Amino acid sequence: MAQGRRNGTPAYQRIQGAILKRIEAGQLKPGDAVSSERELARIHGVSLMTARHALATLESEGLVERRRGAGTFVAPPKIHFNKLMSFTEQMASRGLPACSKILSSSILDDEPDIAARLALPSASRLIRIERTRQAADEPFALETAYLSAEQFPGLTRAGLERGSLFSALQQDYGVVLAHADEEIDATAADPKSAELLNVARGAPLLRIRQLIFSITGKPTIYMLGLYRSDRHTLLIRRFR
Amino acid sequence: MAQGRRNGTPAYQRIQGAILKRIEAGQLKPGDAVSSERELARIHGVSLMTARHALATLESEGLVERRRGAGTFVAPPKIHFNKLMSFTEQMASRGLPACSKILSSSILDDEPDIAARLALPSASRLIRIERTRQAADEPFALETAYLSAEQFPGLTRAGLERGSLFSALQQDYGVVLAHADEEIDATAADPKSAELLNVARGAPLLRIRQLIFSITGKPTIYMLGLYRSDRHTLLIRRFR
DNA sequence: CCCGTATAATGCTCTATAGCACATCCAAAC
DNA sequence: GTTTGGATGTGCTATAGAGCATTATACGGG
Repeated sequence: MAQGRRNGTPAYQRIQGAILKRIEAGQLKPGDAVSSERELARIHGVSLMTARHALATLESEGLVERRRGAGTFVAPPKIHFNKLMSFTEQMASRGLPACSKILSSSILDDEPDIAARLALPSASRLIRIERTRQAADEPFALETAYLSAEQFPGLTRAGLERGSLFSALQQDYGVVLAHADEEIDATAADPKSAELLNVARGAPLLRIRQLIFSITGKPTIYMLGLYRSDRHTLLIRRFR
Repeated sequence: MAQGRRNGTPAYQRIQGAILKRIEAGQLKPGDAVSSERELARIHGVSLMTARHALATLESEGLVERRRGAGTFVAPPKIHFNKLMSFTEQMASRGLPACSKILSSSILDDEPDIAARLALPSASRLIRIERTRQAADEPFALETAYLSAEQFPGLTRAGLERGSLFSALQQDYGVVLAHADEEIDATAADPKSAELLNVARGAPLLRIRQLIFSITGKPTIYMLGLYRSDRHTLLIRRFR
């Protein structure tokens, strides 16, 4: 009858909220038993199917595990593989300070290949930002990002000094990034890269070319990254 | 009442099967409308909730899309990114013949590092299979696989000549693979690899070290791959 | 001390029904 | 010609039950 919407949200979502709150508060730890279907139904005054729906969708989201005959248990925290993260976020997740240096930021108008990848007309004006990424004093990566100058007017060095490119796009332009397609291969260090990364010329580097899309499906950033293979490995998880 | 199990399988699964059959037969194409909840309930003689359950779980698997007020539609075929595929499967998905050559297959008993990755005692006997992967006459990859000799007795060259390692494990030993964790970096070709891959010594190669797990969560294969960067790029999709 | 068995608890499948929210389309009004 | 209503169909939330299948546990016998 759906009269269970006391505050506009469906009953099953309220039940999920109550469980999530207990998990976030630390009252429920991974492996702990969550109330059973019948118990939840009684506590929240809903029918069995409703309580069941709350638990079933929580399970499909990977937050709890259900074992027939045994009960429902808080799932161990998932390690997020293959997650699109900014450099700042990556470092933060490892407890390291993000340290990078902007080498140059300029506007180009004759990069038809890159414009094409961003689904822009050939002669579009593009912002190019070159940065080095550092860990323990030594640079280990060289990243060059390309964005539409038209879409992000005034995106300057100043806006990036104080934070990540990702958060600048979101806060200043309301663009939320959703996913990225990456091409990964190996290449040899050219003289300029070798010097910036402090390796020998011809040293093997991991090259990652990524096209980052916003939630609207629009290609937004094209990023070329060169990584010192002795300081960086990419971790990926694949599923069958 | 669960008396719907005419052949042991739940009613909602039979309904799903009927829909999937029509999709596979080409009678239903992406974008086509699937029967509605009420229609399915009537056709299959089940209650609305049961028909609904069939569609809801199909949706969670990404096979159909549901739009309130509009209906249920066959989802466009998903491009499978980050999918664990055997070499044979990868080639097949691009319409190319899989071509590879076994260089050696031997049994080792002193590879403690690799044994450890496979969660085996240090001195465990290991099968090592070295293969080259070819495309258009020229080798572009060198793959070395390690497996437990105890778990896969009799896994010999003969069993691999006629098919992929993945399918041999599944058919002959009942081991189903589920996911893989990969470490990816760049390295320089050593003399032996350079000769086998027909590149210059010191040429940059993409190195992928993957640990492949079975559905039971047991690490089953450790695979070291070296790929010519001029012939191979790895494609990855990441999500936020 | 170990092992089978009974029992209770839990999740799973399913019925039959109700009203709500949203999308689509067609006909009538402007 | 365009807009506005309504009818219809769809998915979504929810109820109040029933029996089945599987698991854990406690208890008794060996």
